Amino acid sequence: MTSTIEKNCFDCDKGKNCCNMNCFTKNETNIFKPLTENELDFLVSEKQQIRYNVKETIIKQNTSSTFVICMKDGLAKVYIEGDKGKNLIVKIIGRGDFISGGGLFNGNVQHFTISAITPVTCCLIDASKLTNLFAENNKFAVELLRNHTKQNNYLLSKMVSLTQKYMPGRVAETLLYLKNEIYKNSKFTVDLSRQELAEMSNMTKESLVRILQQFKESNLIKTQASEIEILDENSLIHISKNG
Amino acid sequence: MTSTIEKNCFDCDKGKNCCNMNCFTKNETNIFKPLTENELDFLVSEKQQIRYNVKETIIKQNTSSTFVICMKDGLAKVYIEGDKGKNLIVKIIGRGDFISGGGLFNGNVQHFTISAITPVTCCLIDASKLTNLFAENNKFAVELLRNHTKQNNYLLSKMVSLTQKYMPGRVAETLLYLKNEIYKNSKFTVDLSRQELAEMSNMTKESLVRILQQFKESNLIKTQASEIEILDENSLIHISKNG
DNA sequence: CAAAAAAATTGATATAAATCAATGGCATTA
DNA sequence: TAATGCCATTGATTTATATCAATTTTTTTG
Repeated sequence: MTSTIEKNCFDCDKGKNCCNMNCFTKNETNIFKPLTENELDFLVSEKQQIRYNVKETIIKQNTSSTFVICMKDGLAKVYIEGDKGKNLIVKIIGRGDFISGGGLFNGNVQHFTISAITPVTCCLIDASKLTNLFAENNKFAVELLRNHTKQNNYLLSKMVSLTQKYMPGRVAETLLYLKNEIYKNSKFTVDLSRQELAEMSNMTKESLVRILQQFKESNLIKTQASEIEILDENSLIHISKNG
Repeated sequence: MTSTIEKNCFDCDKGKNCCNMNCFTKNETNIFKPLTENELDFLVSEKQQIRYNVKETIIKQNTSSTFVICMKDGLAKVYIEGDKGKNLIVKIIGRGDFISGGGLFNGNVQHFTISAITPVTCCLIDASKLTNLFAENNKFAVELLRNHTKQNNYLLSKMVSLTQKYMPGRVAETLLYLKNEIYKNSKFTVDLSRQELAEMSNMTKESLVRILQQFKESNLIKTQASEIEILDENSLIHISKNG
């Protein structure tokens, strides 16, 4: 259950397999795109590449740290630990995603917890390195800002969903999110428990199960333990837009 | 009801009364703080200073525009127009607040509506000007990023409140927000209707009224039409933390 | 592989909050 | 000053969803 620190990993320095120019292919959109090879080398020097096992915590809410995360492999959930032990899963992150725990240039206190839902490989980069690059490459600053703006807009729309839609709409939305953003396939095996799916949809696990059951009875989906197949996407889209 | 465009306003060019060095006093924290006088002059050249009357729209959700807003005077509500005509007021902005409608470096489409709840004076600055400054002054880029990070964290905590707290907790929070962030006084006259207070707290106006009534009966607040006085702040804090 | 633990499912009941409907108060204007 | 209209308030009822409790299924482990 301990994570593996690979400060001097073999395949890392020569760029085959970590956060540098060759780490992501050209067509993968990534926050580091505007950087030159030199700039990227500077950014990732001294970084730590770490492996996390399932359920391990990568960033812990309310603690202090100065690194930002670049996901290389695996999936992790980003969630807020509410007051009464109630969690709210904000989103799932995967390969290529860049994320700061909410403390970026703002006190370094993490505002949410990130933990692995599959084995995760990611790079921890010190946030101070980002600032230095702004002087050399202002497109990078713009890219970071765009990243934040997107995140902002995402949170706004999620906030509206969670507060203004009925449960079936929220579950439909969660299912479509998993299909389109995470697994990119109509049939997928979720790495999340029903409890966690409920935490994404802001309801109890019992309610989530009941709605999945309804969707099954209406032939919108097929489920077999943790395997979910979306049969009637159009109807789900309709329900998510509500209705 | 029409807004006044003051392209060549008298007191604007010589810096007495608009978004330049002398517009905000030193101790007012503002996004433009890291800029030199020259940089600020560049930023605000060609800007438009505009007056809006109560209820006028400053930024309209789903429209396209390339300006960012710097509030000089008055109060405005930032809200999302949901699907079924249901609004969600995200926050109130006032003097010194800097805000982009969610389209900054990201397609220019506005993701929320901003409208005046008191007469508003603000400056509209073209977003493209921001980019140019990043090269000269990377502290400014950091400042913008900090601004976005804060906004992000605010949205996260608001999301948790709206989804995990009971109505009295949400109303208490709204009242404390108005006291601490907007009117900075225990006794204030709200520029918002009960309907709008409800839209801040994610409930119907009827529910909001009932809870205000309860707070009154418990001697936590005193209300007289649109005047609200907070009598027992500690109890409200306790209720907002829930309870 | 059996036993134990954890997670998922189903049903019955309770409740927070919305909706519907009516009344009351205050401000604007004719 | 009476009339009009908007906003605020109060009450009765409905409903979406949580909670509680029991059972079944799946996963883990000795």
